[in-house]
Amino acid sequence: MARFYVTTPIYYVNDVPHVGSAYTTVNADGLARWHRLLGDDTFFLTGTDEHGLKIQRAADENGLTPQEQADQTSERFKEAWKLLDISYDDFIRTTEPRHRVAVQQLLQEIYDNGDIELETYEGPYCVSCEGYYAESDLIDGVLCPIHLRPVETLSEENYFFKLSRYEQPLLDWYAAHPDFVQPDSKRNEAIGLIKGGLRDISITRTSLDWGVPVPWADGHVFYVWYDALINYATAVGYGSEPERFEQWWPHVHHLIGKDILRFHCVYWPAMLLSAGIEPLPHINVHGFLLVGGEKISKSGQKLTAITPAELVDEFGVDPLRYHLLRHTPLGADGEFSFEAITERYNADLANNLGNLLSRVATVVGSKCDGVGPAPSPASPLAAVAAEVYGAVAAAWDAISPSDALDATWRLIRETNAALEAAEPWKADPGPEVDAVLGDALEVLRIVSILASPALPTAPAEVWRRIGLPGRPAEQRLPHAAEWGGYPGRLPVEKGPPLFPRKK
RNA sequence: GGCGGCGUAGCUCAGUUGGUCAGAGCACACGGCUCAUAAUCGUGUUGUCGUCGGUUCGAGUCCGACCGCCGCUACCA
Repeated sequence: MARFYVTTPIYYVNDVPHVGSAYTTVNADGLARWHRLLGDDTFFLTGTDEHGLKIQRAADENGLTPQEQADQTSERFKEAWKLLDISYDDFIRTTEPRHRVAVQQLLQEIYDNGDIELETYEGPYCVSCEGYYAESDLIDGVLCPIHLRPVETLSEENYFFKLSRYEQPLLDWYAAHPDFVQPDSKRNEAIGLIKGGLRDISITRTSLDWGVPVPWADGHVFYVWYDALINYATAVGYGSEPERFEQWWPHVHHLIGKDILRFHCVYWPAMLLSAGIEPLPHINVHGFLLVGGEKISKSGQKLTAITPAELVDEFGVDPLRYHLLRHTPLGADGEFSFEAITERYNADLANNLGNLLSRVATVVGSKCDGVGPAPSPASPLAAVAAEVYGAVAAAWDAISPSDALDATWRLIRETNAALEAAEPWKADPGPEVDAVLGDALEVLRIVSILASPALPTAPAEVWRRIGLPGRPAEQRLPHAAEWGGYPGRLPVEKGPPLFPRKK
């Protein structure tokens, strides 16, 4: 059986969910749902990243323990994903014991291979921040950029990962695996980073204890990023269930935003190579959603601080998900706006899909006594449906949800045109009217399945209204997309508009 | 500064290895229809494919320069 393992980044719990994290997560969810339709054994992972100085500091400010701080914010992510109907199979938290075990084992592996060495780190340190700065970040070369107080030079013994040894191995892997990092523009960026030269990286800290302890050295904890990356391995059994890990790891796909490209496309693969874990994951890098050209942020003004919950209130879960998947192709940055989501909603959901259901249900009511007829095997729409299925499958395979939805809506448009040509509402009841209405019902059946990865709710309602038992998400492709699946002689219910027009 | 990315119709974007590549959807205009959520169907307008050169029989599609925008340069998708 085919397997598919998809991950989102684990979100850092110093922030609450915003539209950007929703964007990544909804895309991952769409992919997971698509693969479940294919009947693949699918594993969808998301979670939260909970170690590090920022968390410890936030906890101190709030009078909480770091764990309590992490518990609270982690819960916010779970709530957000519930609201968005995110069908994750596992929600990992880096403070869980299973993760500690995996981190210690993986990094011990690297240590044993000789790729981790103790070195002295020396640099400008701000006591108030309890952290080091790069010389270039200092104000006037001597002041902490946050506290505007003089920094002092401190040195600390840290363990370093010998990343510099992996320049060539990484370049070799990139050369041998053209689809390692997608899209190509991001792949080139990653290769550029590597060719620019890799420095060894500090992976432990002694100045704080909110982290995974280094097994071979008391007083050291792993630096948050190197513990975080390992979550993808932890969740499928690294360190605890070797056979499970072997099964899933070859099928892993990471979805990430461009801000963490360096970590995922350079550091993480190098760590895996060092630990002897192959193959390397597939990585798909997407851009940012911008509001008015600006990056979304929780601290921005009202527009950029828009939350997923507000959008769900305004548009509903399905329309928000549809817009996120359809509007901004994975890869480059995209613009997010109320105008755009409203346009999408009206044009695609209300006018095309929703209205198709309405008009078909009405005519079935008047010409067929409300009993849906079967489609005709020779319908011209059968060929369109077959073509569309091919395009949809290819698009999901290429991790292009927007193309998959675009193709699906082509079928809806063709069906509206076919109805227009046949004008069943003018004709007398009979085989010809039955055929064209049956075809339209068949399209609604197929579209319900093909749209279900994006829309978790509405397609099930379409399915029910055209009299089908079960749910679209329970169907199995490609068989379920073959023309002729609508059996006919089923009660068709009109019901209220599926997506009432906005404004 | 270094490295990298982007610039195609009003908007969001497609455009494999150079030769119906000047496109799709939305928006807009006109016409049709009235089953349908003022929905739908048909037709159509807009672009010197950032600029200037070059390679070529032929270039959004390759090369160079330039202009504009942006990203990364060690911890926010």
